[in-house]
Amino acid sequence: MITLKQIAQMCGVSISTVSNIINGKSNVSEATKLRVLEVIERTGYKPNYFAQGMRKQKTRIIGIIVEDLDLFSTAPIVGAIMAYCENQNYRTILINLRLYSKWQDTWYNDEQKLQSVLQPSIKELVSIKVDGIIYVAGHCRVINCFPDDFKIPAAVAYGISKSPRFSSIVIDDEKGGYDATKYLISMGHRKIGVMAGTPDNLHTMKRLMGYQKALFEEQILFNPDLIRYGDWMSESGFREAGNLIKEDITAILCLNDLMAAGVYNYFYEHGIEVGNDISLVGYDNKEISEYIRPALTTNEIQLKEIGAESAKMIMNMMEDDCWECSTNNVIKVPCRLVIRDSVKKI
Amino acid sequence: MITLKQIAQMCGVSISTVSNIINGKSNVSEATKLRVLEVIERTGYKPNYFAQGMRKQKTRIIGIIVEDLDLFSTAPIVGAIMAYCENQNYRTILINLRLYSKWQDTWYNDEQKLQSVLQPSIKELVSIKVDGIIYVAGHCRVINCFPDDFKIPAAVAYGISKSPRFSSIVIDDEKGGYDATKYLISMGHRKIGVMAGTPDNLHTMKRLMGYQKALFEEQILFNPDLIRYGDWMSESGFREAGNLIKEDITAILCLNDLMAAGVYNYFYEHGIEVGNDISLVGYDNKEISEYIRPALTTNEIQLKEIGAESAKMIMNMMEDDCWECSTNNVIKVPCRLVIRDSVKKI
DNA sequence: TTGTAAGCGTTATCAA
DNA sequence: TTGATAACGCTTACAA
Repeated sequence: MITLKQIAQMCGVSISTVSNIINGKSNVSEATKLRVLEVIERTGYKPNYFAQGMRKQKTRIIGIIVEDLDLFSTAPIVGAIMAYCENQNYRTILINLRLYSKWQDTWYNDEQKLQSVLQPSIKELVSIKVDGIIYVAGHCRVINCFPDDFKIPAAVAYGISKSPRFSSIVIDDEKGGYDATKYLISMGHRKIGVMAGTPDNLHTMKRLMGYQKALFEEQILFNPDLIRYGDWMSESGFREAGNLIKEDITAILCLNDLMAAGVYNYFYEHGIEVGNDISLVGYDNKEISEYIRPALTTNEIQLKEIGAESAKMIMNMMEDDCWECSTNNVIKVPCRLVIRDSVKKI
Repeated sequence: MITLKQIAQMCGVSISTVSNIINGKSNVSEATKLRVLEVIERTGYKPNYFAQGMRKQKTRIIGIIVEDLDLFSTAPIVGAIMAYCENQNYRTILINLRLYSKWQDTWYNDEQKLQSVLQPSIKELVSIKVDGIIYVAGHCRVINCFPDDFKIPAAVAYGISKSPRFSSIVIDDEKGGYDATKYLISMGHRKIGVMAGTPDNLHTMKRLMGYQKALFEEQILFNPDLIRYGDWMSESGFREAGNLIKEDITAILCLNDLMAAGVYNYFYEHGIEVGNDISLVGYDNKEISEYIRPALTTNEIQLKEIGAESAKMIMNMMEDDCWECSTNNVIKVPCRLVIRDSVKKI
């Protein structure tokens, strides 16, 4: 490992001169500058990261904590954060909590499990002296990530910070539910069932609010019998499809693509033709929505937008000397309805 | 930021005593140990990362360089590497080259583009003094990652290192092609077409070799007319399905699931029933293979295995003082045939 | 059992 | 324009 000192010796100058050259200070003669630069180039010298980080107060590093990298939503968000940071000449450090790998779904209501891995990770990022932290949740909910007196700019992507001092970047589920329902109504549907996710889930609740708002605007009475709850997995869609169809509906709003696929399977087995006998809209725009038949009209979650927005947010906080005084805000990234072949105009 | 010095002052002892306690040295009295530990706990002290890294020679950090985090294969591999490292009490640093985000497919044959981002990343990891580096490729090919005289233990996951000094962990494509073909033959098929990927691709070539080997073992003559080449995207499967079916085959081995989905679409539009009129096997076991109808029999790529194996490999190298003398090896992780409903026994 | 002091590779301050 | 030196927070050899 070549060091500043060695460069200085090779050039016959002092280490501070070399340091000044590297850091673009103007108090160096052109001649020595050229000479030193040549040696640096030739030796492939790179400043030692730890020494630099120790001496400077700012590291130009953004810490990213993800609940689980394997979740379908995480990698695109992280990719977008990294793209933004790279662009702004910031480095990133990724910490993968691996919540799902470790505990599957059992950590979900267990605040202690989460904190037991989250706190050491935050401490670690603090000890690295990162300039900002972005927490990337696996699904939307209120999360106690950062204490109220946390000193580092931070934000929560795809989740909502419990502490009001930190910003949250989420998808606009209410608008998503609203848009999808409006679309179905515009296609002539008035009796619209909902294949919902778990009842206490924020995605479920918000999307249902949007559904209800759209119905209200069109003077359609909300009927709770048309709502069925599942667990986001395709099996639950399959299971509830039969109950749903009994209600004399012409369309179903599925709150994710996987359950929509389950509904497809039920209808397929019962000789009901999706896109003809019944219309379906999904949510997520996962790859399967493009390949099941008929291709599923669905609401795309703009994960890259969420990542980019959260990175932008954290950069703003870091530039703002008074970020601690400003109020939190929840940024809502809209979803995008992708029209395919699963909805029939009636 | 609380420091060792402050802890020492609060306890009325010297910093070396505190340091010794933290690092589990035995030359400290129980009384002071308890007292100091209490203060450390109360203050939430964490050693400064940079200072520690600078002082010690080993950092217990593994660097992970990925070609693009957004590729479907990358996150599971990385997740498994991180799991293994966490288990061994190693940290990881992830560098995302974002090759696809930046250049889509144009970097593929452009060594210069790759090196222009790879070299600075490697330099960075060297300057961080990581103990080992794992390069995670986006698809299998020979890659010039690390120079022959590279001093740090390194390995290539999902790709093959050009330098013979570093190990490579890849999937066993030949066996995968062989197994799938054997399975089709066991189901009574003897005229088996292949929907291949790009011709010069290692995955394509190896899987075809396996296909050929299986045919040979069953005394079936290899017929090049039964091989069609695509570009891994579903459109190319759709395009070539018509040509393939003309050849009077009873089954098609698709070299990935996306092209299989394209083939499905063609047959669907032409009233040919997959799983009955024609049998299909895919490759990858992507989520879609479970949801297209009939569910696709396919070869699962064990990405987590690849990640775990590469982490294990690098740990072995790090423990081996003589890793530089040992010869390289290519570890082949087998694929796993997932039987579903797309193959009919005839 | 505890403390002193050197040193890791930088950057910043100040003097030459 | 250049260089000596202190400091960042830690570990470790050695002294007390």
